[in-house]
Amino acid sequence: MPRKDRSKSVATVAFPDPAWCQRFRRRLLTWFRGHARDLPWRRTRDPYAIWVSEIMLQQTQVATVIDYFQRFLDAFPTIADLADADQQQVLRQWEGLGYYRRARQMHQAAQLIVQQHDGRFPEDLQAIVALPGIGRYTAGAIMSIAWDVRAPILEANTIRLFCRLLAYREDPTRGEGQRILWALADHLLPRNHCGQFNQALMELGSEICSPRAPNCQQCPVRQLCPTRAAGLQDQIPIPSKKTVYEPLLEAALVVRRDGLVLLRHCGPDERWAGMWDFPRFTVRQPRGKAFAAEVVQRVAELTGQQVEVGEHLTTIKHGVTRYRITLVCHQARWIDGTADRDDLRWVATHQLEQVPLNVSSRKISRLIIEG
DNA sequence: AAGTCGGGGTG
DNA sequence: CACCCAGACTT
Repeated sequence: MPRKDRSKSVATVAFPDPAWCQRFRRRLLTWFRGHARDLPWRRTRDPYAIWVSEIMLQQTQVATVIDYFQRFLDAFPTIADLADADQQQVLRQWEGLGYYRRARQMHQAAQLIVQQHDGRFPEDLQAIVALPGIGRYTAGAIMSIAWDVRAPILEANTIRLFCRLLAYREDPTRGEGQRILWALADHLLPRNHCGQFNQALMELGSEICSPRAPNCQQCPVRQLCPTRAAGLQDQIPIPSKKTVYEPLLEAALVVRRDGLVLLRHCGPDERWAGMWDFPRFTVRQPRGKAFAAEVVQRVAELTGQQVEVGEHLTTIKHGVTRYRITLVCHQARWIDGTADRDDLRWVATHQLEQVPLNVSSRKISRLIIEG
């Protein structure tokens, strides 16, 4: 149990004393040497590669990122390559990852680094945080992992881990909780091996101190954990408030003609800006004749074109983005020829990979082929 | 402080 | 289906 040490505490929460911290660091680092997963971004100290991995890993799970990381570095091996690339090329490497603003901001940041830092990733904290898409966590991660700078981090895994190490029963996502946990991150961080230590914290949170049913038997710091001692693993951390979403029903049309598929370019102020999407709109009915009639009318309103709507085929996603969206994909055949709009384009099926889509190419090709 | 981005994985 | 994920940014 952490003893009270008021001089090193924030607000009313007692931080662990020096002896506790020493044991914690030693056990964590020893455990990490034997249990660290072999992840691609752990095989390099190149700040650019680590930067790429950290941006991709923002709100995205490790298993999802691995393939994207390799392909992205193959496509853009250096900061200069990324800066020189066309934005559509960058988005194409990102398609299916989500949070596409990350890709646009990293592209922009690469150009800033070329212009302002001679193409070398800046080593100064102020300069790093000034780059678009890099906040306090990402800056700390890059600096500690690439150069072993003593910079703390706080993210999903370590928030949960720290809540349990402090038996913290307030909402850790609120301002007070964030202030306390950032202070703890700094309090625990040793002078040396900061990159290993920060990664070990995340690894422990991810692999052992999981949200539900943490594997305390395998935990290297189980004797140091007040939450385990009290048996409160399923109550700490408490769930944070969640946004309530409006239900919204959208239809996406797979409109085909002579081996071509109709796509629409999303404008700068709408969802999936800069990406290509199937013609899509909100509907009231999820299926049936009423749905078909509604689709025909909506297409006519939006494009001035007439389509025939067949039977519904596939549900490609349920529950996306800021609204709850039930997405129903229908087959249609264009009657009046190519639309007279520059945001609509017929694309050959085998050329789909040349434009960035808002879902992964794998899912699209499956949809087209099966359709 | 709350809302926005968002596809994919997990139980 | 509900919940979660190596967060940052805008309002």
